[in-house]
Amino acid sequence: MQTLGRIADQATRCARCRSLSGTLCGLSDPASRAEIAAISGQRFVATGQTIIANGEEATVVGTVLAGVLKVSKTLPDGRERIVSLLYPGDFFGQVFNMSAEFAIEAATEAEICVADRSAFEGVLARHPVLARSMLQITTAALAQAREQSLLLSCQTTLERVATYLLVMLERRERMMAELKVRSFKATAASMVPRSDVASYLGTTFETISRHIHYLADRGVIAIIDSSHFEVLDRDGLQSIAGVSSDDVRLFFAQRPGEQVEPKTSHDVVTFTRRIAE
Amino acid sequence: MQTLGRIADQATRCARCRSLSGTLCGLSDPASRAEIAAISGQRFVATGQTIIANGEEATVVGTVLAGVLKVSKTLPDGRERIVSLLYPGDFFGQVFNMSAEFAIEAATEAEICVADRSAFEGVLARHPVLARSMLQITTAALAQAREQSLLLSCQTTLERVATYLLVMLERRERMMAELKVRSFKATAASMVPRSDVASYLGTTFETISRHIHYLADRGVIAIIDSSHFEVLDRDGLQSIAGVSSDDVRLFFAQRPGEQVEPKTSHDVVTFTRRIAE
DNA sequence: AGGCGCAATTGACTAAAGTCAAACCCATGC
DNA sequence: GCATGGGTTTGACTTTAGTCAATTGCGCCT
Repeated sequence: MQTLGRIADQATRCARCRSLSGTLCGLSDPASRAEIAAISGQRFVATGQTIIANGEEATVVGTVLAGVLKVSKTLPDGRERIVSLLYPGDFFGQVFNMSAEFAIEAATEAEICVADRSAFEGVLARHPVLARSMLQITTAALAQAREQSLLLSCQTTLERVATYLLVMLERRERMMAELKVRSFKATAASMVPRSDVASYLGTTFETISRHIHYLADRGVIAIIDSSHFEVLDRDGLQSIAGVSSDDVRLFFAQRPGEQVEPKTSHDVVTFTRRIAE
Repeated sequence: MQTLGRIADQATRCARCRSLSGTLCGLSDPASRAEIAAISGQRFVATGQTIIANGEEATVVGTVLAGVLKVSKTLPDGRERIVSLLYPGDFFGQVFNMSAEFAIEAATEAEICVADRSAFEGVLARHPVLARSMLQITTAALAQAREQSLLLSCQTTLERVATYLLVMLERRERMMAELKVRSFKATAASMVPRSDVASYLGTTFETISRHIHYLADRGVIAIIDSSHFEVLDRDGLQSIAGVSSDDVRLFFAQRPGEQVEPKTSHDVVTFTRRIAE
């Protein structure tokens, strides 16, 4: 691990962070941003390196700048289970909650921006707008975690693999759009090894492998290499995933601001009215 | 369903709510509590009644006073999946997030305290301490949702059933402790029907039934009736669950600050009344 | 008391995915 | 060139739990 000078690259780092949509810094006002910058620093972490250990006091919070982090718990029998994967722009760590129930470690080489938790809590207390953004981010993470529960509890492993590929495809497309790149191929890239995908999807790497090859055999995807796939038949993939595109979008919902417009419910309206009287 | 007058029972309602440790009102300061009370009202909801519909605009937030609510999503194929169960003291609804990705409905007869979401957001903006409490509650809910993911992704259905019984046992014990009742029997009560338990545990009601009877055959539990079980061998149940007691405790961790966690269930409300008179 | 209806139980069968094990690919280093 | 080793693929087998279906039990209603 290597810690870069804080002052030197602060401007670049923060500019980069803001360029990622939905980050805490991107959502906050200049005043709190400056305060956050003052207490945070950039770090490079190697694959497998632990950022926050399970069960120990979580002293840091931060944002992923590049690479992938995994939120996991190692079970008594030694198996590790990944409950969430964090990509650039994602916030990590907990505020107002000392002990870390889940470990956070680098699934790939990664670049992160970290701050001392208690210092960050101080900033949070002084800036209500920032607190609001944190609440939005946490609420979105909760919705995503619940979506993950749903995926695990009622989709077959084939459906999970299809969903994962769709999510990876959308991720890349968003990134391309952000970089103003016109991409010709619908490519889904899995940045993490099969074993991590398996752990995240609640299955085994053999099953992942089988299902990916099944999808390739059916002509829905083409395997470029073991971690890159071209989506040949997006509709087919979606129907196999068995989820609406809305649900796929939910996996990105931790970006507050871009939300699906809701319909209005009759009984909820009357419900509110009755209470207001 | 029956709506009570707001002013008349406000004091009683709020006192009761504060008596449940870990509620938003219990965690907040008197000033914000008064403002919340001014915009909120108590409601009785019948089993199966929808409080927030999936995909529609969520206009309300609230706290469970009695009974059980379920946070669920109905899949395109018609199956419903429960991602979370909410017990007395639990907060429900989302702030700063218009559309409800999950429906909230009553799993049993329930009593809730609700407020208009936007009005509540106003209070939240004016009271930083309240915002902090909301953040704590949401963070804890996130940890719980992740724990649920873990349960679904790496435990067998037998282990899940055992875990569920342990959680129900602890819930009842905490409740008993709160009510200063000396209980002699280690009883786990499932307030919701088998089908809801199955949906929550990501399995089918037949499997739940089989595993409960397997545990009874092994002498680990005794079946009192279809929703009440006496835990005869707690250690055995724990080793079958394959989780440490710490992990069971995590299911209650949504109560920041409070170590003791008071989940009053619906049948216990009547029970309390019986004791009081 | 009789009968209706829902929830829960039990059984037989099937499909899905986990396990174990072997083979393979491909990069790296000697 | 060839061996080494991690990640991946493929195969054979086993276990688990889901499905379908029949049955029981229990509360409720007239």
